Amino acid sequence: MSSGNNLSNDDKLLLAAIDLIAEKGYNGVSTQEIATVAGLSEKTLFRRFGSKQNLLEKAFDRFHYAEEMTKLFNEKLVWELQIDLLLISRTYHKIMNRNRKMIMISIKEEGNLPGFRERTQIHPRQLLDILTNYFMAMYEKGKLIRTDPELQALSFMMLNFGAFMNNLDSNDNFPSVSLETFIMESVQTFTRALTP
Amino acid sequence: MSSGNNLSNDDKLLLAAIDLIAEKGYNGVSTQEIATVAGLSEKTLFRRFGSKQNLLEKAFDRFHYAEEMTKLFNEKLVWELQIDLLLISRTYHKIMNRNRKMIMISIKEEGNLPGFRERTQIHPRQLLDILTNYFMAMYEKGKLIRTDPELQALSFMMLNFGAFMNNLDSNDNFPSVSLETFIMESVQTFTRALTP
DNA sequence: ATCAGATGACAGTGAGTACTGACAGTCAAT
DNA sequence: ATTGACTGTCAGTACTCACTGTCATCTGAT
Repeated sequence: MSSGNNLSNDDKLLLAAIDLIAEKGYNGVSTQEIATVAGLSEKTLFRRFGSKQNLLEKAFDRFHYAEEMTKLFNEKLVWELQIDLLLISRTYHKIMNRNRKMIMISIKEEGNLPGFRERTQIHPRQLLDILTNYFMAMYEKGKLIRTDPELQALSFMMLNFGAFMNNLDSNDNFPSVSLETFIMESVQTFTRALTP
Repeated sequence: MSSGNNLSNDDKLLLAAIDLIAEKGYNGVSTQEIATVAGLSEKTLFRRFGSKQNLLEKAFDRFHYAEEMTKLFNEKLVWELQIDLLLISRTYHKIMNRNRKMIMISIKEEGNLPGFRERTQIHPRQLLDILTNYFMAMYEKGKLIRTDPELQALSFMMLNFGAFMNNLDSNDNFPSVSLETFIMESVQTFTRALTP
C-alpha cells in the first residue's frame, strides 16, 4: 500500500494539491507533481477538474472549515470568565490547526488568487462578534470591568492568532513552551486584567 | 519622471524585486517583469546579478532590518510598566512595518527558498529575551506580580505579532480599530494584569 | 460475454521562462 | 578623439508548464 487508502480519486487529487500548494505555493507545484503524489495520472487530473485553478477552488469548497463556533459557544458558555476564555481559546486553535494548510495557502496566494483570503477568513468576524457580545453580557452581569469590549475581544483574538501563526510551520521558534501552557497562562492574564 | 529617482540601477532592481516578490511570490514574477518595473532591461538585471535567485539574496543582504532593539531598550526604559510596554510595542510595530515586505517574502517562500525565514527571524529571540529579563527585573523591584516571565513575554509578543500579521496586507479586516488605539488598549490590559 | 465509464501511456502544442550572445549606442574621463 | 564602463535591442536556446488528443486497458454491472 503506497498511499492508496479508501479515498476516491478525486479526494486523492484534492488532498495532494492542498499538501503541495501549502508547502510550495501555487506556482511552485506542477500538475504533473500533484498527480504523481496522488498516485494518478496527470490526464486524470485534467479530466476531473478541467484546470489547475479549478482544482484548488474545489479543494477549498470541499475542505473549508465549518462555522461551528457559533453553536459551540451559545451552548457551552458557563459565564465564568476563565473557563469560557479557555474554551474559546482551545476551540480557536483546534479549528485553526485543522485547517492550517488551507489558511497557509490563502496567505501565500493572496496576491495570485484573489478572493481566497476572504473565503478562509483567517480572523473570522463571527468570532470577534461573539466575543464582543460575550464581554458586553459579562459586563452587564457585573463580572467584567468597564472597557471597550470590541478592543478586548480583538486583543484576545490577535494573541491567539499570533500564537497560531508562530506554530504554523512547526519549526517551533520557542520549543520550550507548549501551546497548552501558553493558552492557560494567557487566559489567566486576561482573566486577571478583566475581572473587577 | 516615470519612477526614476536618484537611485542607482542596482537599487532600482532590488526594490522592484522586493515589491513584486512580496506581492506575487518568487515563482509568480518573471525577471522580465522585474526589469520593466525597475525601468531597466532584463539584460541589465542578469548582467548585474547573474541569476534571479542571487537578485533576491542580494535584496536580503541590502535591506535586512537591524537589531536596533537591544540598544533602544537598554537606554530608554524607565521601569514604569505601562510606559515601557508602550515603547516596546510601538518599537516592535515600527520595525516590523519597515520590513514587512521582506517578512512577507520569507513567509511565502519558506518552502521554496529555505533559510530565508531564519534570516528575517520574524519573532526575534532577542526581543523575547529582553522582555523576559525586563519582567524579571520588574518583579525584583516589586513592581510586578509573581508569574512566569517568559510566558508573559511570549504572550505580549504573540499579541503584537498577531496584530502585525493582520495588518500586513493592509486590507484591514477590522478597519474600525487603528493600530495605535489597539496598542494602547492591549498595553493597558497587560498593565492591569501584571501590576501587584 | 458485453458494454459503459473511468483510467493510463504517450505524444504533442503553444506559451512562458531563465538566461546567453552579438552588436550598437551613450556618456564621462583622459 | 579615444577609451572604457555601462546600457539597450534583438534574436535565440533549452527548458518547463498547463493542457489536449488518441488509443489501449481495466473494471464492474448487466
